Amino acid sequence: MEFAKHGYEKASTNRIVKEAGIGKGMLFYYFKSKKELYHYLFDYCMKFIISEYLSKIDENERDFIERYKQAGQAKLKANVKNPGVFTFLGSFVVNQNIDLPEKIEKQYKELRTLGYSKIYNNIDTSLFREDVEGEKIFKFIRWSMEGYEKELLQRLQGVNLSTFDATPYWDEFYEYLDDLKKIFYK
Amino acid sequence: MEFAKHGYEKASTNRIVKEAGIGKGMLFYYFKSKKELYHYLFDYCMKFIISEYLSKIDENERDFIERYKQAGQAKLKANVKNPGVFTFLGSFVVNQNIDLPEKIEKQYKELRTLGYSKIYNNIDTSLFREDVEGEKIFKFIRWSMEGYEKELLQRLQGVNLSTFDATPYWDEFYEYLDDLKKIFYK
Amino acid sequence: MEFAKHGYEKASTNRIVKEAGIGKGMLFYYFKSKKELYHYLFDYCMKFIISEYLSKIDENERDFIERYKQAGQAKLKANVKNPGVFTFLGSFVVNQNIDLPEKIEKQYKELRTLGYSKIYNNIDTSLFREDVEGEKIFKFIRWSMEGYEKELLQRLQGVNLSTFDATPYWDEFYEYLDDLKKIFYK
Amino acid sequence: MEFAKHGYEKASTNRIVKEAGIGKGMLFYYFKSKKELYHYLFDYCMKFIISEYLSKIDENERDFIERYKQAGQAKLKANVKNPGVFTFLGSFVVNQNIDLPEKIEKQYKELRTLGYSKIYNNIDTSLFREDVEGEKIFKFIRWSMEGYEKELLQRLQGVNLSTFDATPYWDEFYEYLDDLKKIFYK
DNA sequence: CATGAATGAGTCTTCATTCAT
DNA sequence: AATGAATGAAGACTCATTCAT
Repeated sequence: MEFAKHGYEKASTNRIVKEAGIGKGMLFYYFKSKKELYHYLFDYCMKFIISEYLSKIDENERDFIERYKQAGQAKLKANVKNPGVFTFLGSFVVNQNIDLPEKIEKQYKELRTLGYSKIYNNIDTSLFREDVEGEKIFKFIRWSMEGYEKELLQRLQGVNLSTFDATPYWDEFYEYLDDLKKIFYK
Repeated sequence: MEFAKHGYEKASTNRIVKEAGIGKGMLFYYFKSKKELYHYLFDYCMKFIISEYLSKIDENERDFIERYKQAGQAKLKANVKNPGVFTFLGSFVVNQNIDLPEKIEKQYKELRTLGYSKIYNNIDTSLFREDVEGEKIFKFIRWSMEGYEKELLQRLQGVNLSTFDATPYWDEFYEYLDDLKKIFYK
Repeated sequence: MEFAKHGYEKASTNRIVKEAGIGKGMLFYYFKSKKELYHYLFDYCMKFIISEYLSKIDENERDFIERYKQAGQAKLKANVKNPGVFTFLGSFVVNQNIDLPEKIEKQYKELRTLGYSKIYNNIDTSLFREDVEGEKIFKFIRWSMEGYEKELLQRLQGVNLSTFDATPYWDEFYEYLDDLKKIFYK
Repeated sequence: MEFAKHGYEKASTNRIVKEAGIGKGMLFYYFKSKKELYHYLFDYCMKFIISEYLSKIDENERDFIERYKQAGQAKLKANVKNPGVFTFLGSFVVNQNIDLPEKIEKQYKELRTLGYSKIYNNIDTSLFREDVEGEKIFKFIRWSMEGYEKELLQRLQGVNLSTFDATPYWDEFYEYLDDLKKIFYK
């Protein structure tokens, strides 16, 4: 998608319109401005992430790492279903200069809160080792998994995901999870 | 600085020039093009990072976390001395579409290599716990520290660094390091 | 027209646009660059000259001066129909630094060749006096006519051609032609 | 010289200054503006042409073609002594948009008048054939010689004039003059 | 006299946005 | 609803001219 690829500023309405196969006027008939289109997409992506990713995470799973495993699987499925959504929302962190309207800004914060709660709520911290503060163990695990995720994305850059056997990557992922258990659990 | 804030494309020479308090022509008198200015800054930042950050890291310290502690301290000092340098180079990861000339591209790769070796070379892995692969322990520690660093930056956003008592933050940092030792060392 | 008046470099898109009564963007909507506009005009003028001038010259007329007479009449009509075309193409000789694309460069050479052949092909040189080389007589006649043409243009500078009785000028032209016959023919 | 090569508009003071080996300020110390430099050069060239070219033409020579022969020789010598002068003044015809100050404009007209008189004054028209108006014969001869000159210049383009044997070209020139005599004289 | 860093109006070009059709 | 021609503000860049040194 144009915004994710080029960022907000460099995304050209011309290219957007051509890619979408519609006339230029149509874009502004529906959206009134480039910014509004951006807002619309932002909104759409947030809704998609909630329905296709966050709501799939089972809060009854009280084991933190198992929960993260679920989350990873759900994320991947969502990404396959609509690639670009995560990239788009991720690119927002960079294009911070864009001023979202109050409403969407609020939704975004709610999304982040929801994401956090989906990951952290109702976790059985009694599984964690006791010589380190639980709060910190949360963070270490999260940072480790985020680090792994980022590294993986870099390794996969340029790979055609449609003709691609993900199994070995999942195996690796599970290995990392096991190690994390070994390290941070009792 | 303009580039770090807005990325390459949106950085406007008009704004740069106004912020720098110079006439419009001057920029092009010295740099001939916006791209050349970018390259110059890139080069400058790399040199700054080598001399003010990487070269301060003592490779004789064989304890990985102690080394990282050193690195953290050096990084902070460099950042106070010239804030924006790390932000600028960091922003490059995002603006990847900019084509650096061969020479600078090469220097950048060397910088990354140097950074890695400064952190990983001559580490005494015998200190690590043995039930997890050493390579992974490296990664977990690194991801954790990077995660902490990023979180800290977000917390400090908008704080005036010149009139600012960093001591409590250092204490917190050291606490994290102690925990990491507890977790990943024998 | 702007290019003919000011040459390529000084022709300002601002002026072009204002004179044409269109918005600034429109120029680049159609032509993408100033150079492309120049090429387009160049191409257009060449085609115009071929269809409105050169193709009107009857190569079956074997009398050199009669042929030139025809050419002069055709040229004038073309000039009235679209003044500026000859001026524009003429100005190119001066603005030689402009790099035409291969294709147009080739067409231009073909135009010159065609022009020459339209004037010189199938001429009955047996009409020429014999004490001077035929090749030179060609040249003398051509230079004379070109000189006359140029002088005439200078005399007519600033005259409104639409409300203008050309008859006396034609008479003068024919007189010159008669003299040339007297001089260069047997 | 810069102006002759690039025309007035494209002649860059930077290039002028570099070529002249002086600092940029010096140009404006002496001339106050680019235009004034142009005017100075214009004036200088006119004076040069008068002293090195026109004043060499002997008005006592009453044979028109012989006079032109003299003129040609003088022109060449002047051109060798200071190449570029004729080119510069010639280029003015093209850059007509430059507004010369009254004074220089007047001088230029005087120069043209002087040139004409040097060529046409005190000519023995009784040498001309009588079946064509003398005035026209003047013109035909002039146009022919101008045409020849221009053609020659084109043929010599890019030739290094310092290591160059002009003799054959003079021979050719004289041949043309002989033919002109044959044609236009009794 | 001499320099060249500094200026800012002007140049070509792009692009979000509007509007007649 | 739908199109794409038209607009003009803004962007990168140039260059004659000025001025502190």
